[in-house]
Parts: sequence; structure tokens; C-alpha cells
Amino acid sequence: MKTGLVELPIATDDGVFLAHYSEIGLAELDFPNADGLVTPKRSARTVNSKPVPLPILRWHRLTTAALKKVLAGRAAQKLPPLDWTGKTEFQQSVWRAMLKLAPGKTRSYGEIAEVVGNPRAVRAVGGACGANPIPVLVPCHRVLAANKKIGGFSSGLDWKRSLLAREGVKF
DNA sequence: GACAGATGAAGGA
DNA sequence: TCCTTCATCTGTC
Repeated sequence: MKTGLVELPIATDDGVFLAHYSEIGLAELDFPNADGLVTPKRSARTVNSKPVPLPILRWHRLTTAALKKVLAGRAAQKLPPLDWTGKTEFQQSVWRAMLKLAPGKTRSYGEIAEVVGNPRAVRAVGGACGANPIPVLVPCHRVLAANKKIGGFSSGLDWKRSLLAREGVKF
């Protein structure tokens, strides 16, 4: 049983991100748009009027630190628990595989498909990347198409290019 | 059950 | 090279 989400903003040099937490962990991360404002992908119930539970405050500190590290092109040392309830086993496998990618390291959709044990499910990997609710921390930007082509990115290719450039990736 | 998709590989110009 | 076509697999409606 999942209760409402708690939304907490994360101010960075790139704008204000919005983290959504459930009682399980970090459930979603929204990117700022070109104006530095958050553009939520879906509506979430805000309970900011209530006191934020202590565990969520701890997770938020971890999320903030991790996000700033990744935006600086470095590895997120410690992540809060991630809430992937309601997601399929296949999607979770794809995201776990992406979590193992170090900054500056990239894989193709085909290589990720191999890691999850289904080398021909390359298109499905693309679909799972697009369904990733926690971009940046789950580094779907490190997954490129074959031949180092940029591929796609749900939050905008500009973000993908920018994040990869910070990690020193050439494509 | 049909369709779409952030792919990849092969073949032709 | 570049473009087109097709095979493949999964998620969503």
C-alpha cells in the first residue's frame, strides 16, 4: 500500500529539480526546464504542508548530494533507497544494469540487453530507459545507440549531451 | 491482440 | 558512407 508522495525541491546550478519520495524511497525525479523551473511529468500529491518524515529528510540529503555529484560528472557515492514498485521485472533489471555504469563509461542498448540476459531485446531496453522515473541518478544518459550515436532521452537530448560532456564522453 | 518504440544489422545505391 | 528495410522483444492500451 503506497501513500501519497512527498515532493522536495533540489536547487542546483542547472535549475531546481523536484524529487518525489514514497514511504519506500525515491520514486521520481523531475528535471528543470530551460527556465530552470520544474516540469513535473505527472501530478503528485504534495504533502509539504505536513512535517516531512525524518527518513525522507535523510534520503533527500543523499539524493541532493548524489545529484550534485552526477551533475559535476562524478560518481554518486551513496544513493537513497529507490522505489520501483509497480514497475516490471524487466524494467528493474535494465535500471539495475545502468546503475552499475561508472561516469564516463557508456554502453549501447544492445549491451544492456545482453546484461539483462536477452541480447535481442534492444528495443525493449530503449522502452525501459524511457520509462525510467529517476533519470541522472539512474544513468540512462550513459546508454547510447550503436556506433556511439546519441540515441534518445526522455528529458531532452540537450540534457543527455550536457551530462555526457561533463563526464568526458565523446560521441 | 495489436501496435509502437530512445535499436541493430544487412543490403543496396 | 548513407539510406532503407526488416527482424526482434517488451510495454501499453
